[in-house]
Amino acid sequence: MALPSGPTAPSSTAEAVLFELVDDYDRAYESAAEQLSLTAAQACVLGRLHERRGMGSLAEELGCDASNITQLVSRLEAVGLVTREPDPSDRRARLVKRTRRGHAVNRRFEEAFAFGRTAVSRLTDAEQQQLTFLLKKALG
Amino acid sequence: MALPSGPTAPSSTAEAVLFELVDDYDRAYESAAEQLSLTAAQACVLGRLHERRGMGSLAEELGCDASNITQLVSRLEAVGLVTREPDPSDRRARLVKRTRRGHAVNRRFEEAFAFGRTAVSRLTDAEQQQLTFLLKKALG
DNA sequence: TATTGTTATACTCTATAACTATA
DNA sequence: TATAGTTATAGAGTATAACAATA
Repeated sequence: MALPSGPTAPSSTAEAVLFELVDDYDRAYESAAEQLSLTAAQACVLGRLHERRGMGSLAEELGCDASNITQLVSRLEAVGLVTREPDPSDRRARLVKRTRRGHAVNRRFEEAFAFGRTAVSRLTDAEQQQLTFLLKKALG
Repeated sequence: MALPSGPTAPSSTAEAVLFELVDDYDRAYESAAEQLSLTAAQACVLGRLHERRGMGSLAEELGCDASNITQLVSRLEAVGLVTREPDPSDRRARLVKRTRRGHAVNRRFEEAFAFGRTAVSRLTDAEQQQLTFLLKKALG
């Protein structure tokens, strides 16, 4: 199930279109990950490794438990997409970073996950600015 | 991890705001379900039972395997939120429907999941119409 | 023979609790 | 004593394959 789907909403309100957007977005994310033999969670972690960083920092950003990150990073390491190295400044800590293949796979994932790009590209520049404004306001 | 998160996007573009929206939406959905001791998938199934319907129909709508629906419905049945009854017109099939408690819990879920309502309510009527137009266009 | 749904199985995500090593 | 990360474990989502009952 690619969902979280929302409650059954009337078909043409802003709320309903919002739901459709989220649903499509989530499915596209899952699908792009699958094309690269990744799960959504793995693609997500890989995408956050722009620079070398600690496990705790990842857990905090992703809002999940540290033990979860341990497992996800272990899987990514097992398939050669990331490495863990000791943190010279704190011997308890470990720094995760992408391997060369990890970089390549992440790049291909970003290409495959075209949902946001494609959606935005259907709008004119002025419309994109409007949309940004409206969504920011809606998010409070 | 409440995510699917998107690739690291520039901070203020339409694409970035889109990502933020999806992320917030998904987390809010998860959180609302949790308040009712449901998982997101369970809340999702429960929400699709406006009327009595077959397992296969659910699987198709949710885009997942039938065996998955079997398990989810079994859990909901085990906690008394849905029942399965034989389909009089096809003895292979079974019809799922909410119990009274299932209705009540679903109603409380929809109240708890205020994300879409709240977001839309921050916009004027004209802005809501604009947003609907822009999102529909962006979705193609 | 095809279809509806279930069961068995396996993999992944996720959290909690207990643990190790270090600060 | 507190913190970074791991391990063990358990519950849940998900799919595949094999199966039963019915069409």
